[in-house]
Amino acid sequence: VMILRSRFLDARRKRRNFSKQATEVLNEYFYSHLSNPYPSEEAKEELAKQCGITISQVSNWFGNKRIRYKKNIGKFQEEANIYAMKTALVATQ
Amino acid sequence: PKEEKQQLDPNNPAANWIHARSTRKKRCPYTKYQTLELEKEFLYNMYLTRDRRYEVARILSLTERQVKIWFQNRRMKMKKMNRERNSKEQL
DNA sequence: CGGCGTCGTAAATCATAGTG
DNA sequence: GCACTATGATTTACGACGCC
Repeated sequence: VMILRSRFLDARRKRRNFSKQATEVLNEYFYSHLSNPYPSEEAKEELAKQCGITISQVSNWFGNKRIRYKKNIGKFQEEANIYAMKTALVATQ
Repeated sequence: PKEEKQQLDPNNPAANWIHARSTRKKRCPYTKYQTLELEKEFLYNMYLTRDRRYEVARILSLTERQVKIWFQNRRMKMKKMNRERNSKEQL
């Protein structure tokens, strides 16, 4: 019984990467809130809606992003610059 | 306008949000057996009495604290699963 | 006051998707 | 196909705060 159950639960690990646009939205939020990348419940709802994913998935994404960014800031420097420039451009418009 | 705040930390992007408890015990995955027994106990009842907690901990070679936290986490997991289930049935 | 409850998270790990 | 990395999800372990 438990084996069947665990197989059923493991099926949830089947996943697809988020769309490029969704990742774009999440990264924009992350890098424009780098001093405090912890979206409120309301912000998570908005991001989820924009990305077409669930709130849990938004939470997972930020959890993974924060720890992976922190673990290797250098690796994300280029990405950080791209999104910093992007938001700077938006600000000047 | 008001974008000067962003510039305060170009190279030091506010590593303020780095918690990291040095004294925290490293996560150690439980064995299949431990997990299976914990799930059985959870099926029996979602909340542990003190005596059951002591027994389960003894049998599985876990601390009572670990068993307590496992049940707390398991309840949160169930809650999340129910939430997802409900939102799906609404479609 | 103490102890167990939930909530949100860190960090490690898992499992698969994606890429060269 | 295969090895390796990227990425989304799940699993332990707490801190913060609440209730009784």
